[in-house]
Amino acid sequence: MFKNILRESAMPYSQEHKQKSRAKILASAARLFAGKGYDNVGIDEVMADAGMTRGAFYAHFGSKNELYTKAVLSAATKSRIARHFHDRENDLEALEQMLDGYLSHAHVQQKTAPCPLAFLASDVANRDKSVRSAYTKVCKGLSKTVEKLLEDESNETAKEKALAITTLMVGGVAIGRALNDRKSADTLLDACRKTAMSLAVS
Amino acid sequence: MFKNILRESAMPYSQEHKQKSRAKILASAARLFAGKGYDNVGIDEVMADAGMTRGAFYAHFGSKNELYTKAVLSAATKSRIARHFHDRENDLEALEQMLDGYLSHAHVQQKTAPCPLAFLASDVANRDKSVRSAYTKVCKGLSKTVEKLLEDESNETAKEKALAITTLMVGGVAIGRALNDRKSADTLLDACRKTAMSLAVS
DNA sequence: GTCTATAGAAAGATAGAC
DNA sequence: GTCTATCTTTCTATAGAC
Repeated sequence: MFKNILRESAMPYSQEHKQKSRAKILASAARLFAGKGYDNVGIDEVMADAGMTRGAFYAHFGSKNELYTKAVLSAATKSRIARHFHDRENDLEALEQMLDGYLSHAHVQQKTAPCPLAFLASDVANRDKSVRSAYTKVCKGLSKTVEKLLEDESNETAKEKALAITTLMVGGVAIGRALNDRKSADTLLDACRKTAMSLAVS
Repeated sequence: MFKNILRESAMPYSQEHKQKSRAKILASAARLFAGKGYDNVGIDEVMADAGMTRGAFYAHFGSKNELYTKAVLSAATKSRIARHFHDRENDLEALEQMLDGYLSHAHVQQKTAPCPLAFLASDVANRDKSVRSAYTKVCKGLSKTVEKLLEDESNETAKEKALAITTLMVGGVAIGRALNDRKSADTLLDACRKTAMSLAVS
């Protein structure tokens, strides 16, 4: 067998092993950053969660900021919405399913994978250009997914509706997470869900 | 003249002077926290902005967390919305004015006093109970203000509409702030404004 | 590639003078 | 009440062994 001459460092760690480590770090980072925000999560904590120690980190990412950026993109790519609703069109039933999952108590409580758009909105606003660029890309992606689910109508109207529905989704979860009591949060989520659907069918 | 025997410390600082200092600290804190988030603003920075030094801080507030809580409440109390729209009712024209001011590029860029609901949504979600309680109070206040501006209709529907409009306002600014380019942000703000008004008149 | 150890900086909170 | 000085902790990033 030939050894992989493209590998960046010595054995006994294969390329495959490195990719697995990287994926673990990204998954841990996405969950922890969403739950506690950029500044309240240390590299120590991410690496421990991924089953490694601090020192291994810089073999995968150049900085904490880079990890954060990649985690936002990674979370979006692997999200339920990307996996189940990305290629559907003209499907209000699918939109309703999406809204039910997104604007739910389970999502707010991070029982399901948290959407970085909602969990990190203000957090991202305080970061640098590369992070905000990643956020913008993910946000446009969600809006486009919503737009395609809407029944056909003039492009301008559909775009506008999709942006409003996206804002109700992201804003509803972001605000719901900041509220102190369960009842208020549930009422808010409910209002956002109903209003979003009424916009979709109007 | 009688000296004020209730004062907490020695001269030459009057109660009035202390109140002015406190107000300055709160104003600086509200603006700085909104602009950079809890963790990216130090007590040093707030005090310097207010024209004092670190050491004076603890004569006014017990901790950074307390300052943050009070700053959120203070910003809401002194906001344009609280001052101009709080006691109006049944006034869609006022609602439109409010939306124009809130969902504006100037607000996103903090050219006008920033609303903590939008600027600190994810930030507050990561803080303790007292902060989130303050946020909840302010959020309910905004929603109630919106509700009263709506034309009379059944209470349930008005409450639901008001919550959705509140979410479009807060979410629109929160997301707009995280976006990378001006054009996308303006398009989003525009969609939120139009959609909110269409909800109000429907 | 991953580990332990540590350098260096930042920031919350306290102590004591005025 | 406000100041300067400092204690202490936390955390990013690097260095060097394996």
